Amino acid sequence: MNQTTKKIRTRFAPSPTGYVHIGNIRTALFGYLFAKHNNGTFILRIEDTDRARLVEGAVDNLLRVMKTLGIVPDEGFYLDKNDQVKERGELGPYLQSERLQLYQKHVLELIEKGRAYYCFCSEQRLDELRKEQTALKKPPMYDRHCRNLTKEQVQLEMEKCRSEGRNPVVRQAIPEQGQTVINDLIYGDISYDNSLLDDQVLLKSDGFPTYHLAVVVDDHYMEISHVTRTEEWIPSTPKHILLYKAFGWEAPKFAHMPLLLNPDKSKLSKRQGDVATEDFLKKGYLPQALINFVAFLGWNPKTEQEIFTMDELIKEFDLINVHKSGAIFDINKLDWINGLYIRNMEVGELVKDLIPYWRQAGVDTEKYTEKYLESIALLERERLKKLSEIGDRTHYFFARPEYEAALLVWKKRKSAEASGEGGSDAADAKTKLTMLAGLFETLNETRLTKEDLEEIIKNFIDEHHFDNGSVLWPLRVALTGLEKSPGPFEVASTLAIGLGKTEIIKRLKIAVEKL
RNA sequence: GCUGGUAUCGUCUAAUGGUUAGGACAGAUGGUUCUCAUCCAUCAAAUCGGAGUUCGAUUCUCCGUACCAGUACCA
Repeated sequence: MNQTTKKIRTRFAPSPTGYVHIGNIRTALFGYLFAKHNNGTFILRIEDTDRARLVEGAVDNLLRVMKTLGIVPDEGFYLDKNDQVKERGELGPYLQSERLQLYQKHVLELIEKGRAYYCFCSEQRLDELRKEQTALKKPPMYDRHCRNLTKEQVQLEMEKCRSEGRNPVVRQAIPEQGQTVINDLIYGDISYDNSLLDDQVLLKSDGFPTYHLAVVVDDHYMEISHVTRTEEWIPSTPKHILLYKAFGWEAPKFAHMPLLLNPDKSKLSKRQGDVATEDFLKKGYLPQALINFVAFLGWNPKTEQEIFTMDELIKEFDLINVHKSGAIFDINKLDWINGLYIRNMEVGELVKDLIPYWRQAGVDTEKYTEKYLESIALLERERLKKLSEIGDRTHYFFARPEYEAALLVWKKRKSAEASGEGGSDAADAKTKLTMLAGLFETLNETRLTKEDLEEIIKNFIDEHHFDNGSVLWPLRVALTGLEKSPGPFEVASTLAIGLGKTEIIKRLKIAVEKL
């Protein structure tokens, strides 16, 4: 019966001003999920109308991040197999700076219809006006000084303006009376008195449109069915609706989404922590974990399931379940989800992802076998919250640690404990390590497997009626240089992984010497 | 200031005109363990305030309050 319903088309329309804000990714994701859920089209349009804020390489970076995260546009810009920026779709160009004539044409149309007008006011006048108004505690608004100029006056001002080397701007002529209502899919009906709306600049003096004009023209011609964007745009939506009316176009549906917030509940910003998506990726947050986490900020499937693949999200996502109130970006929960995803990774895959981080930590991964790296990864897998932690956690497998300071700290602490409640002191540790070194000397290199070592050490402890801790702790410190948690794990595994008999004995001897 | 929006554990959230207001993260405790982590179990933790409607309100209405956003030739 719903054959006539229009195809769902959503867009993500960022400005190429540098890094990719994680809030933008959430916005993009919701638009993407909504489109995909409805077999619709997701479009990427670049809004580069602010020449002053353009950043070289921003589009490239954006597309790379999106591709990594699996948010791939059907139309507009995307990255091809070779990571080259490409554009596709029938309704382009999808770069606003290439659509200037279209905007200018439409501005002229509005002027003709009396829904827009030239404004010749200087920035100084505007500044002073604003100052006066705020001093009087009035809402700062353009006073419509140029709104009712006659044709002749416009002509005159135009000449004057040009002779000074300036260009006028074009402002939207907001109706003086009436109300404009937004029927928002998430927030419901919101109405604004037209008298409170500012005569917004539509075309800047540099000939570029402002967001307000460009977004309306583009969304119309790109046949956007649902405008998905954040809450901060609600106040300008009535102006957009008025523009649609002025053009005689049908407005799309609006779905505003709640903001992502700092811990202090202000709009999520760089000042208060990480917001750049590429930084999260660099730190070793997995794309799918990031997506999963961000999907739950402002949306909920209303079941108790919390872990979703992208496909599952597409299946479950609905604008109806999007909230109205902002969500604080809680890094703790991200860490948990990321850890969970890491734990669920297959080792080979994990090693592949880990290699860049090992390299970053100065490990020449080429020198080691896949198997060696895998056994190390396996040992730390359930402890990792971020991939970037791997270097610090496993450095002693690749080089003998500089751990003399650690040994001393440990020695001091042990002595203190010993004087307290009869624990074993450093001298005791020294004895045991010496014994162990002797024991390892007798071992056949081929017996250095985890299982065998576990048995050997266990037998050693039982034979001498030692405490586990009084043997295993010194052993761990001696081998890894990690004198307390957070740190090592099964000592036997550490030994077995491949330090080799010679290196093990060497480290034990160093420890004995220093204790 | 003006306009608009929002309000459930510290955080993300579920539910309901009658419930012990549920789950997850974080926190605490216990178990497992040579430490950490994992895993399991347990505990603690919330309906912003006031009126009204109602037999009954956290839920509906109104009024407050707090917070947030917008208020550019930025998006």
